[in-house]
Amino acid sequence: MKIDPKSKADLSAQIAKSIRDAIIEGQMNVDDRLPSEAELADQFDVSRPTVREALKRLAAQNLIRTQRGATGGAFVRRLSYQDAYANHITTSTLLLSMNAVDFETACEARYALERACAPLSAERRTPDHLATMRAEIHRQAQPGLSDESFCDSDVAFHRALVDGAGNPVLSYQLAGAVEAMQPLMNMITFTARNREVIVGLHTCIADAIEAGTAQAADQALAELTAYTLKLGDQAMAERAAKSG
Amino acid sequence: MKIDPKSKADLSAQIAKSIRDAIIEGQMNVDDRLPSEAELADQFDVSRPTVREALKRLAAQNLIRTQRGATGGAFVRRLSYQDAYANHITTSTLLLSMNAVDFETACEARYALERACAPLSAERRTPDHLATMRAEIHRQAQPGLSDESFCDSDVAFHRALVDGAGNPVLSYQLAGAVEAMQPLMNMITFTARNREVIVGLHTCIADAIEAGTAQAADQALAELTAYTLKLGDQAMAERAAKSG
DNA sequence: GAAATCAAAATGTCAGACAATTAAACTCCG
DNA sequence: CGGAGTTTAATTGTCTGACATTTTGATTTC
Repeated sequence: MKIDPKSKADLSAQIAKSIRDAIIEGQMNVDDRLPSEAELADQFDVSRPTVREALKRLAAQNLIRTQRGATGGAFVRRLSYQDAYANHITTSTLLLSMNAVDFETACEARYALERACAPLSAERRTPDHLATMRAEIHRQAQPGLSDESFCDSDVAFHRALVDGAGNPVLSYQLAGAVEAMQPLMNMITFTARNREVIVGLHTCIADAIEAGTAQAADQALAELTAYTLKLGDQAMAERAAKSG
Repeated sequence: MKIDPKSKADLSAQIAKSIRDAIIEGQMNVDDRLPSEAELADQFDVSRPTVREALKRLAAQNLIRTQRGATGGAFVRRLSYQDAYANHITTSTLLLSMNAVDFETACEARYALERACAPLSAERRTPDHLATMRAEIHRQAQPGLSDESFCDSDVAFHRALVDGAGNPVLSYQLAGAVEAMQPLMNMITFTARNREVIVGLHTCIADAIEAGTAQAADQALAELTAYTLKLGDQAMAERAAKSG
């Protein structure tokens, strides 16, 4: 592992990249120990603080973990789905909020991806997934539920639907789209009538998933897409009216 | 912004989290300047190196950029799609390689997501997207193309298909699934016969996208899924035979 | 032989210094 | 008065050296 002396980028960034590449390309395996900070400083011919900055960069990406003590050091970390989820959701949320992705685009993406999962979920969902979906529908029908709790439940419902496909890669990809949209969904005020419609469609979806009829699920999801878009438009219009 | 004196986590991690939260919750906006390292050190009552480690963590997540000089400092960065893509792809690739996601799961996820895009792409693709797809098909048919180049072209083709949907959120989500699978695809040896079939299906897809017939595209993608799975199985079997 | 102690290795943190970079303020001359 | 060059100040980037803390393993002692 060497760094380019001509590059004018930060040394810590170069060192981090060098180590990161070594990990990604499989030169280092999970739980392998990196050389100590002092040794790395020697190897790269920099000071220990610089090495430390590089290691903190890697730690921020969940690529390594550090451990103090005699047998301590920095170890290559097994990237967990949980870490990756969290990271993905944070990034997706920031992307949506910072780049002003409009509601329509986010909504379209979310439901397009969900519809991709539905047929698989109809085929493979476990009773657990189904029970979660039913429980969330029941929760959504409770009167007096706050808009925020309703959104939370909505996320949980759709998450169960996606997880039902039994494909962790799909679940991972979808988590970003579904959860990142929550802040946008939170801007919508759900009237009793709105909730009734949504609960109805959720019930249709759950029924279809239970019966294994993919096409019915797809149909209900399409309707839900259209309805959500309509609600979003209304919310945006109200916002514009207030601020204008 | 304050940190918990009782927490036994690294100070730099706590400080990074504190600043990150401030950014995510909108207390700081794009291009806002953070206090200087010296000021942050004062505020959090730590030394400058510790603050620097915290800032490097944030820089690793593309949340800030730093600039030297008189009017320099750390600034909240607008997260670009490009950065997010790169990050997403790295994470997805690591997840697949570290967690031993099997070929079948990755493949299923990829094509499920692509099929979600196809109808939108059939409706909205620009001539540019179509031209890219045709060009990549042409490249794939060249004799003497290396397996790696064939895979690259495959990625480019599918990327054009996805981008044709004109939804950056979808493109972002899909980039992870499509590109992260490349290392797995690279393990497959593509015979001339294999390539012929794939080019044929790609042509079907491009034709369908051009004609705006979503169902035909979906059909071709389904066939491509099955065929890719078959090739993957063969490659795995060969591997097992060799190593066993 | 077991418990207590000590030494060693590693990360975590600090203080102070200097280098490099950049923009603004200032000076000087035409 | 104006512009070009110079100085200055602010800020990040890096280094050196030190000490604190944590953990393990060896050593000592009873």
